[in-house]
Amino acid sequence: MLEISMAFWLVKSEPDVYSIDDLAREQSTGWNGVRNYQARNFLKAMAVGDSVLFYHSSSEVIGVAGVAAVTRAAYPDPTQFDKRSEYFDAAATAKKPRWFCPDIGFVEKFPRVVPIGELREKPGLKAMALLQRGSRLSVQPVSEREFKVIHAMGERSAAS
DNA sequence: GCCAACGTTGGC
DNA sequence: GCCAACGTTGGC
Repeated sequence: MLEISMAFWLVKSEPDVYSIDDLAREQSTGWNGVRNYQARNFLKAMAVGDSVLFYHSSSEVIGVAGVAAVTRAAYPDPTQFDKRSEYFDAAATAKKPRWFCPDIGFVEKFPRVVPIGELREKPGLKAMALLQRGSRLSVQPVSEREFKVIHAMGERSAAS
């Protein structure tokens, strides 16, 4: 079946832990370790081919660093079964996994990180979950329009 | 099932 | 490092 409509997402990562450069080097990675139910549900809703904005949080330059794409739909997150992992979950079983992760692949690194301050200034982005007060969700849907606006901002070398 | 205490996230 | 906001835990 062909993809009828592609969805758009945003994932947060601390670049000290895993950055867009790490993804560029590895080309693909399992987006594991997410331990929040709302975020998990969004991960499960991802389909192969969906576009993903890659956001750098808690870093020198906070903002959107590039684009990834879903390369494999969500499957049970192996780290929940790994006793040595910080993401181990004793309540999860192979029959009843609790946490899921998709694979995402590298698409592009923007020429610059689009800083969150610039996102806040864009009238068209006011409704984004990312920009709401107290928002901490590390996986969230974005609209196609929002995706396109941010993509265009990333490909420009500076604000205008 | 309420809710206070606690831990975490994440911008500043 | 601060702290607001949120999610989770656990006593009752």
